[in-house]
Amino acid sequence: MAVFDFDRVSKLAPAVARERSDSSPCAACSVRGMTICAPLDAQEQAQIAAIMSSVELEAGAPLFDEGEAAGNVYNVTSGTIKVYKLLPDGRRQVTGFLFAGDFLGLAKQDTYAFSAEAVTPCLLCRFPRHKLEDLMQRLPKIEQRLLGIASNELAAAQEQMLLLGRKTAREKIASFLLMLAKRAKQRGLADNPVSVPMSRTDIGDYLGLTTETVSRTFTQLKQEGIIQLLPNHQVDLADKEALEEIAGGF
Amino acid sequence: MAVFDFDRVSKLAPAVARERSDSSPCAACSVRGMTICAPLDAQEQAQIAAIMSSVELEAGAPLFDEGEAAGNVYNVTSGTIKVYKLLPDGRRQVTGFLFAGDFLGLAKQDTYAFSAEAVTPCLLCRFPRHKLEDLMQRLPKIEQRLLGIASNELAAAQEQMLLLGRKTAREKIASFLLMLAKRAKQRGLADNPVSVPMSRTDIGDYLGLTTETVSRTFTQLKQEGIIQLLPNHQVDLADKEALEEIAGGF
DNA sequence: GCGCGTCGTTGATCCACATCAAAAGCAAGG
DNA sequence: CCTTGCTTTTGATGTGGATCAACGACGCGC
Repeated sequence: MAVFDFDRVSKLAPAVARERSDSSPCAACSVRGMTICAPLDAQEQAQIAAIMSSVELEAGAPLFDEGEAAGNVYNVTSGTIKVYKLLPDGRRQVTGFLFAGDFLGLAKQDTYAFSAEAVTPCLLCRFPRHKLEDLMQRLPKIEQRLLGIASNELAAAQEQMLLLGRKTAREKIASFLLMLAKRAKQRGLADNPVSVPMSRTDIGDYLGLTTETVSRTFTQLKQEGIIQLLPNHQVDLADKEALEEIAGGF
Repeated sequence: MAVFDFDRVSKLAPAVARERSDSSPCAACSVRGMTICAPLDAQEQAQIAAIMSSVELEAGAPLFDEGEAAGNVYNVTSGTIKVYKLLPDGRRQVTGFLFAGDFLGLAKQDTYAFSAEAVTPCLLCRFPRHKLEDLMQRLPKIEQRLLGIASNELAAAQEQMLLLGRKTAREKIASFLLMLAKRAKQRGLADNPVSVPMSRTDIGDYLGLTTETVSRTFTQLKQEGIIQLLPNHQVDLADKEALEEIAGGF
């Protein structure tokens, strides 16, 4: 859901970031330009690093559950996280996918409004909420940054409401693929072919569709030559213009 | 969309507030406890009042359009506003209804991400964006308040995504009526019968349904004795428990 | 009080997507 | 290499809500 408009970052953190994280984590951080740390100078970064710890999740591991006490906020440094809400009978709405650089954990009150779970193996920076609040008193830049992030997320949420309420399955899938491409590009990755790490079920739960409809729609776009399904969860956006047109609802 | 958790306000501003607004507007403001002004003392309120002007809209009047330069932010002091996004072919998604006390105008960049229009006659406080930003530098409490508002809106947006993506027409209507009741109560109004000032078309565009389905679902709930349709856009929530159960998705 | 335009309701039919069912990849481990 | 279990795809059928159409009700201006 986070939509950032910052300078691109050249590369994702290499796997070795994991070991570095205890000594001088932020200096090596490849997504700093997109996070809450972006506006801070070296001395200020040291302050935020002092309250930070790192978390590693394997694919499928939960980070927290809806309704749980919201003790921490997070920044994703690598991997993909999904956030979702459930109805009592098990119906699920994925409200967002988060990638490297995305922020996670703004809570209405003291409890999380959604659950979060790793889609792929993930690394995150964890900040205890109360310590970050203390730090915000001294560094209002952080609060400004958070407000900017929240505003972006709000705009993205409204776009998603338009998608869920008024777009067809075909338009939803086209919009989804373009969103992935746009966000990959923002992270400095190739935007074509695009990586689609999440399952058909997750995509369906994000778009308000069933896995079958997601699969059929992919097949249909493939047969029209608009996309190509590649191995390793990659999708080639062969005719991006056609996708734009479909996604826009023309 | 805004979901506040503040003390109730005793009453809506009476119609005379309109005349008062030029002399000492904020002193008479009946929704101050819910707005961005809430955390400010008298001296600080004077500062924010100095950059504020008031706006009056008649029913149906536009406030601003999606894509327009986002020069101002607003607080609703009376009436109902709807905010919405359009697809090129005219399909519409209402992303929120705003009532007295609600804040409006956070923008991702420098343009509004949605259009806003009065549903009923409205009064609003208008703040030029850049002046408010200046003031925020000196009064960080305002920025904190905005972040709190944005967090609440984000949680509400996610709840709405769950509704749009995964709830049935019946569950959507039940959720909608309960949301109106809850927000009326927050404003210190009776929560039953609840006032439903917007048209069936607006409700449909908010819930991802057609007017016909909205109408049929109201009729169905009425025939089951769960609600009663009263004159003057009022709905009596006769069996609130049943509504809660339906809305929750059990 | 009457005509008129808008909004809401109701009915008949249709269709996009869901549901139910099963086959076809595909990755991991023995 | 084959088994095991999951994910994805494909097929057949069902259905909730959309669409198309008409009528009724309400508010407003004259």
